[in-house]
Amino acid sequence: MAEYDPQAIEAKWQKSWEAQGAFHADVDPARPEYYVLEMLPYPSGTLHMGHMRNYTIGDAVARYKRMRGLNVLHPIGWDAFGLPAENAAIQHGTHPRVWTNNNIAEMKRVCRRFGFSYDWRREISTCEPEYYRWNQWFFLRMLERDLAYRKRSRLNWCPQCQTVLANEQVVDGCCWRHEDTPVEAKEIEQWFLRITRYADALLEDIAQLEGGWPERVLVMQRNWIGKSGGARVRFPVAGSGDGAAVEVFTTRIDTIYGVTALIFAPEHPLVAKLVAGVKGQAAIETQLTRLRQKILRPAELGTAEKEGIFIGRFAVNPFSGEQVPIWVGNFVLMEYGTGAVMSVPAHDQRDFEFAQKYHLEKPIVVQPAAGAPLSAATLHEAYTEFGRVVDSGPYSGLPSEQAIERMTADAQAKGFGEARTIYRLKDWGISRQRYWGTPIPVLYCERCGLVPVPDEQLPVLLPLEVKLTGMGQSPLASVPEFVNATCAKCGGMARRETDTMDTFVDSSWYFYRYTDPHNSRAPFDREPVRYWFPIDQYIGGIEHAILHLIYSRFFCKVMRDLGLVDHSEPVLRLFSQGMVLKGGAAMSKSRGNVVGAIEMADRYGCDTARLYSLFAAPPEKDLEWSEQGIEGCSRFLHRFFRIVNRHAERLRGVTVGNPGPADLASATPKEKRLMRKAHQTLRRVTRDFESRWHFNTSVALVMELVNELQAQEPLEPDASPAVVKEVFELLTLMLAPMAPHLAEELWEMLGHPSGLQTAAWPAYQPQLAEEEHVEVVIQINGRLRGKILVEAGLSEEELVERARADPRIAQLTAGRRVVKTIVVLNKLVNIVVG
RNA sequence: GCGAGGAUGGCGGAAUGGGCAGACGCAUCGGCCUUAAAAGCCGAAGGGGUGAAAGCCCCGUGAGGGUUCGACUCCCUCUCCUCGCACCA
Repeated sequence: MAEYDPQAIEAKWQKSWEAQGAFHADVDPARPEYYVLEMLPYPSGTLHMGHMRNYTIGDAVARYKRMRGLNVLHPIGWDAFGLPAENAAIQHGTHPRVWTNNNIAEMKRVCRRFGFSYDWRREISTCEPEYYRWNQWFFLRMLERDLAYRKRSRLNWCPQCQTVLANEQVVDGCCWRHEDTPVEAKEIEQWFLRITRYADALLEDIAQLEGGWPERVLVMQRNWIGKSGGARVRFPVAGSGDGAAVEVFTTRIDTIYGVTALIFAPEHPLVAKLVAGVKGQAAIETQLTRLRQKILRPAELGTAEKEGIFIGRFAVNPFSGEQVPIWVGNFVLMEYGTGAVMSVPAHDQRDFEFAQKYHLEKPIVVQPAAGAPLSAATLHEAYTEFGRVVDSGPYSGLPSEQAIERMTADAQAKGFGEARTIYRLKDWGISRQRYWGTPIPVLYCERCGLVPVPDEQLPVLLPLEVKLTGMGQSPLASVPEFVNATCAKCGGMARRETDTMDTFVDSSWYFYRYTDPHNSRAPFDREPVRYWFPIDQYIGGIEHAILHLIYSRFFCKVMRDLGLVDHSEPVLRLFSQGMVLKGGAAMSKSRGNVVGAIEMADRYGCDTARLYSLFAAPPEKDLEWSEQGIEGCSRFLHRFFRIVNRHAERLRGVTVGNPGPADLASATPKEKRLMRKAHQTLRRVTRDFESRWHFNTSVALVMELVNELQAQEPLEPDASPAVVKEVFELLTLMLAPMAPHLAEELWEMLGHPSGLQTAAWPAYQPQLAEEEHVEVVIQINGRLRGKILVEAGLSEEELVERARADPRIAQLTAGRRVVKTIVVLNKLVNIVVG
C-alpha cells in the first residue's frame, strides 16, 4: 500500500474484528474484569461529533484496559422509549416504533463506522417487551414494599395542548410548544416511587463516591437531597376549642421568642377552616382568592413580589405564651416542610423584608457572640448567624447551639414539638399520560380496587395500534382492547392503568441487564452481576448529574434490599466529559452547527476524527471543533503511516528482542536517542491512561516521537533495524487505543499476523528512558543566565564546579560575594550573590 | 447570596511533591520541491529594546500584595467568566 487510505483500512479491520468477535466478553472468574460504560444514548437519529467524543473516550479506555490484560465489558444499547418518538409520530404519521427503530439502525451504522469496540451481542433496546417487562417487574416489587404508591399531586398542565407536561417540557414557566402560555398547576392522581425512603442512604453513601465522582456532581446531589435538621413546633390556635394548631418546621428554634407571625401557604387546607367565622370573613376570602392566583411558580421565586394577608386569627407561641397573628403568604411552599412557617424578622432575611412591607415588629432574640449588640431600631438586615440567645425566658444567655438543643427537648417533653429532619428531595412521580413508554402493570377492579398484575401475566404489552393526537388523556385510554381487562383476583371486569412510566425508570437499571441481556426468567442473574459490578468507569454528560444518576443509585439500593445485588452503589468512578462546540455553541439541528459523524469519517477517516476528539482538549473540558484542527490530525496520521511504510518492507522479518540496558550500552548515538525518547514517551502515555486521562497530552507525546523519528531520517545506517522496529512498534501500540484501525494496519505491515487484539500494552523500562547527559540550568539570583550539558548523576559539588566554570557565569559572578548556592540534581544550579 | 470550577501567545492547549513558561497542534511568515499550484519537506516566531548579525537586556501566565534563592504552581485580597443551587423555613 502506497498511501494511507483510511476508508479501506477501516473497513478491513472492522470486518476482521466482527469476524473474530474480538470484543466479546464473557464471565471468566480466572480473569480480572473491567466494566466501562458510556451513558445509554437516546436514539434521536443523528449522531454528531459531540456524541462521538463521548464514545471515543470510552473506547480508548476499553481498548487500553484490554491491552492491559483485563476482561473488558463495553456494551451499548438504546434508551428507546420517550416523547420525541411520539411527537415525530404525530407530526409525520410514522409509528413511534418505526421512527425509533430507524434511528437505532442509523446510529448503529455510525457506531460501527467508527469501529467502537462494543460487544454487540449484549445490545439492548428499552422499548422491547423483553426489556420493559422487567420495568414492570421492578414496579411490582416496589408496590409490594410500599415503595410505589398512588397520590394526587400537582402537575404541569398546558391549557392549549390539553395535556400534562413533564418538568423538562416546561421552559421558563411556559409550555415548550406554546411559549406564551403559562403552565398551570393541575391536581392529578399519579404513581410515585418512594425515593425519599432512601434519602439518608443516598446522602450518606455519597461518601463512598468521594474521589471517584466529580466533586460538582456530588455537590449537586447533596443539594438536591437537601437534608435539613430542625424541629416541628405546634402553635395552638387562640380561641379554638377543637385543639387546632399551626404546625411549623424551623431550623432555628432558638429564635422562636422573636416570632411575629405565622404564615400559611395559600393552598394549606387549614386556612379555610381558620377563616370561617372571623370578623370580615367575606373580605378576607376575597383577598385569599386573589392571593391563590399569585402562588409563585418556581421561575418567579426570588423575583416576584411577596404578598401576604392577615386572616384575623391568632395562635399562641407555646414557649412565650404570646399571641401571634396568623397570615397567609404567596411565597410559602405547600410542598416543603409543613406548609407553614414562623416568621422571625430579626433573624431571617425573607421575614425581615416581609416585616418591612407590612410594618411588623422585629424583636431581637439573638445577639452576636462578640462585638456591639444589635438594636431593633437600627437593624437594616436580618442577623442570621448563631450567637447568644436573649429575651427568651429561661433560655436567655445560652449560645444558639445549646438553645436549639434544649428548646427542642423541652418542646418534646411538653408535647408541642419534636426534632425533625426534612428533605428537599421529593418522591419520584413516574406517571406519564403518554403512549410511548412502559405500561404501568396495575388494574382497577370495581370490586377489588387496585390489583397488581401478577408476575406470570407480564409483560403488559404496549399495544401497537393506537391513535396519537398529542391531546388530552393518555393515548392508551382510547384503546379498549388494552383498557378492558379481567381482574386478576376476582375475574370480574377491570380497567387497566393507562399511564406509562417515565423513561428514567428504563435507564435506572439498564446497566445490570447488559451483564445478562437475554435472561427471560429474571432481569438478570446474580452471578454475572457479581462478576462485573460495580461499574469501574461510567462516562457521560453533566446533564445527568442529578436525574439519572440519583435514580439509578436509588434503584441499586432497592435491588440490594430485594436481595438481587450485594453492593450499594452501582458506579465506582464517574467521568463527565465536556461538550463539543461549534462556533461557541453546543451542536444542534436548530442552530445548524452540527458536525456530522459520518461526514467526518468519510472525509478524514474515523481514526482521524477520534484522534482529534482526544487531542483538541482534555476530555473534561469543552472542545471547540475546528476544521483546520482535524486537518492537522489527518496530516499527522498520514505522516506516521508514510514513515512506517518506508521501512516496513525491510523490517517485516526483523525480530525485536526484549531490549535491555545492555543493548543500550552498545548502541549508536542515534539508536540511543530513539530508544530513550520512545521509552520516555511510553512512561508518560502510560501515566496519562492510568491516572489523569489527559489524552490530549498522550497524543502530543506520540506526535513528538514521530517528529523525532522524522528528524533522525534517514534512519539507516546508524540505527539498526531492530531498534527502528522497536520504536515503530511502541508507537503503534501507544496509538492503538486512540486510532485502532491504523494501528492494526501498521501492526500487520510490521509483520504481525495475529492482529493487535492479542498484543499487550508495552512495559515501560526505566533504564531505557534514562538520559546519559542532562541540560542543567544555571541561574544567578533566580534568573536564567546559562545552560550546560553535563553527564547525568553529577553530585552537587561537581555541578556547582561546572556551573562556576562556565565562562559567562564566571564573568557575571566575578568579584561578587556568593551568599549561597542551591542545587537541584540533574536540573538546576542557582547561585545567589550579594 | 451559597457552592463548584476556571482565567497562560493570534487560537486550542502544555508545564503544578515550586526549578528553562508557551510542549503538541492550528493559523501566520520564509525557504525547498514544482512550469505553476496542491501535497510534502525544512525553518522562523510571546511582547519590547539593542545590534549588521550571532547575541545580550528588560517585561510577561486576569489584577494587587505576600512567602521563597526561585512562584503559572503555595498564601492573602480583589476582578471577571462558566456551571449548579437558592424566598427550603
